[in-house]
Amino acid sequence: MNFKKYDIIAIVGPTAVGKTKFSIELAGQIDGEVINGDATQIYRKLDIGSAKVTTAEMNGIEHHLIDIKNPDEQYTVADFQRDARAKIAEIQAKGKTPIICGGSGLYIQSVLFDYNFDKQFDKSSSKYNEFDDNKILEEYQNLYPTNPDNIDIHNPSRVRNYLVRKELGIEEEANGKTPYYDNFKIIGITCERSLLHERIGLRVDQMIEQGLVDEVKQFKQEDPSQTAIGYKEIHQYLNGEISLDRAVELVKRNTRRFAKRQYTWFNNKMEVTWYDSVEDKWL
RNA sequence: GGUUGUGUAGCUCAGUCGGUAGAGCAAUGGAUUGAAAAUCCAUGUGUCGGCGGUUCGAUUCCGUCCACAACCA
Repeated sequence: MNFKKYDIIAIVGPTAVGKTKFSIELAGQIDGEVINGDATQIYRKLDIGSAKVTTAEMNGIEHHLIDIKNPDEQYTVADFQRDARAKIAEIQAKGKTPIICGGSGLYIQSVLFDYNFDKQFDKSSSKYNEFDDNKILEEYQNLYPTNPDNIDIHNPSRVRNYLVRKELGIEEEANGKTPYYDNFKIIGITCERSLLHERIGLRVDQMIEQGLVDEVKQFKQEDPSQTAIGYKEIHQYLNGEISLDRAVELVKRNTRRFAKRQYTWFNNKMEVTWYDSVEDKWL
């Protein structure tokens, strides 16, 4: 497979499948630089729980959009789209190939396709900020009883965004299917589901051995970064709500469920060329 | 070797006084446009241990075999 002919390459796949390793090997072969496409690795200090690449693993390959935010800061798809597109231009200007590698489907999609976030969208100043989930759903029912835009009326997070968009007068939405760049390739790394589950279990055990609990202790549960898998469960343990064993079990389960959702996204929303991390020789 | 008990979904188990079965957990499919590792929707996946017998009909009753457990020798 000749990967050199593409202007941009994206490497996607479920968590724990081995994307990092492949991205670094590929970067070495085609003179590329890696852009992180993982929502959690954006944050500084979330090292163990986010399975962040270490400097040693990078093997001299330049990495971008890692450790660019503090754990108590907000970061969104819109920020990522802007930052990643800027990095793509920067890397290409050097005559190198950008390789976006990560598991956050929406993030990567928003960079490569025509999602538009160009209007001012500041949720923090919204009047709906004070509404809890139940109230936000009720409010929607009252304002739009016929559900004209057919949004998921059970999903507080989406209903909230819809209402805020209406409040701020942001109406138009691109379809998200038109490519933003001309010549890119999305490759997916996969493996048999049962093997992936095994790897996830092992990796979570390793995280605990490496000191995940101590890592989590330095963060506040309310920090925006702490909704991530591996963090929210350990906070519950530190609060005395559940045992450590239970927390570990939940991290594993939630990671498995996450991997399933990742497959749903990559299979149905992106045109991915898949490689089996065990069977296929792809380089 | 003998006695007793157990064998039902991936796991732990319930149940059918005979009409081919259901809970919890796990799992699977889907959605996804500013918290996305978030949030939300949907779904029971099964030779009821094997083989025979009785019966219109057996996962259920009977026989036998197998596996596991405990106890007795």
